[in-house]
Amino acid sequence: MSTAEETAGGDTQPWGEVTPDAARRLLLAAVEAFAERGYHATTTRDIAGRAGMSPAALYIHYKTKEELLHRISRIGHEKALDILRTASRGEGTATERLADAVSSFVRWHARGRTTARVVQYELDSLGPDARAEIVGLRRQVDAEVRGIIEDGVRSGEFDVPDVPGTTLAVLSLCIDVARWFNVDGPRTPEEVGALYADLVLRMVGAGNAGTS
Amino acid sequence: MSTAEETAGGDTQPWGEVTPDAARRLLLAAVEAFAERGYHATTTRDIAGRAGMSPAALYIHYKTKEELLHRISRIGHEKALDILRTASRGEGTATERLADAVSSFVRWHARGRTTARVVQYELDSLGPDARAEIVGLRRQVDAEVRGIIEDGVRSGEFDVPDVPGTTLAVLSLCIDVARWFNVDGPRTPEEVGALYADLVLRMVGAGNAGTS
DNA sequence: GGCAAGGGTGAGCGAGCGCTTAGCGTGCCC
DNA sequence: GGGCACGCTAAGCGCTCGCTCACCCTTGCC
Repeated sequence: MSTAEETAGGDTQPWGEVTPDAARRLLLAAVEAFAERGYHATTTRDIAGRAGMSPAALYIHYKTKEELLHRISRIGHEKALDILRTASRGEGTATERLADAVSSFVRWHARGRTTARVVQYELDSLGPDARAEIVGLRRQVDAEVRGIIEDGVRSGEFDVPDVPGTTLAVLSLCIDVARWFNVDGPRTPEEVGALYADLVLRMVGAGNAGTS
Repeated sequence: MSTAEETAGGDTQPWGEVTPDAARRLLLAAVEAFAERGYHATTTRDIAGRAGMSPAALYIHYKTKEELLHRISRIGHEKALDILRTASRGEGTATERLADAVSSFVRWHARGRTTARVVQYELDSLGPDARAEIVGLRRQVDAEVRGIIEDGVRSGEFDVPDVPGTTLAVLSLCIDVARWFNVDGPRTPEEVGALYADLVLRMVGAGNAGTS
């Protein structure tokens, strides 16, 4: 919180770029509601109610309920991609960059569990066009992690027989944090991030898990 | 396919115990629909239509739409628990039993992706009572995997600093297969099972990943 | 052949859905 | 200080939802 330049995943408040204030409040309300009950089970009346507005107000700022989900999904995926890129393109060995990427990616999923849930699990609720756009962003996410692992294999730091499969597993592990993480549970986002970074380094056969 | 006694996860056809034939057809239709669109987005008319019946027929065999989900969820969780128990209580070292448990659990998630999706991701759509019952089954699932890992630590096969956290991660990795696995994709359930068993053995620090 | 029982259907109920429209209050420009 | 663009609301439209009800076939027993 004090250090100005920490690792990726810093928390400039998430939805600052959503410009009309009422639109941001509606978006935030939608994130909460979608995360709690799922997109299809959430009513526009519920979203507007959480934002302290009438149901009709939603349609001044968004054309449909789906546009809300689309906006949330795009902003969330861009943030996720940004976190991974920062870690991936930083300085340090592949081992250090992979640990950094995993721990910050996991912290983001744990801290912003509501947002991450919507981003990771409501993809199928989007229409075909919006879905295609988001799938493109997800491919970039995959490429970023695969890149670090390939670097590590090339430098001899990692021992990975199946790079695409291991990439998939690493991302899968991180993403699933959004499903099970509980804010009132026994672990802080930082602890889970550190644990998972260690587990991932073991998965890629990096030395004897490095740091500790 | 030929051997009568293979590892856990054998495929006696899944819903044999659902006794009136029409009830089974409805249940199967509900699994498909819930997996494709989610519980809340699925209509009773859709379920009945897939089963070749009128909407009213559903209510002869099930009291509500939620009872369908509850039945699917309980049967699915019991099957999952059965798979893990078979692997966990088999003979062999902790390394062998963990690999067996992970590979068969993963195969089940990949092969029966539609069922697994409903089982793993529609838990929150259940009412409080049904949800509590299922959560109890999930705790038994967790205990089964944790037991194998504790055995391995005790015997010196594994090196695991955080047993509950690693248990969580192992299960998380397996469960998330239901989210991303694609039947038309490049990997068979068997290949994913083998890859994941290897990765998990690396996570627990078992020798140099054993088998291969 | 009569007839009870149970699986099935067509029609439809009340409710709640996503979304629209007519109109209201407020603040800014001139 | 008059006009108007803008943000918002109350009311409600057309539709579909989960679920019910009155009734109809088939089957098996006497």
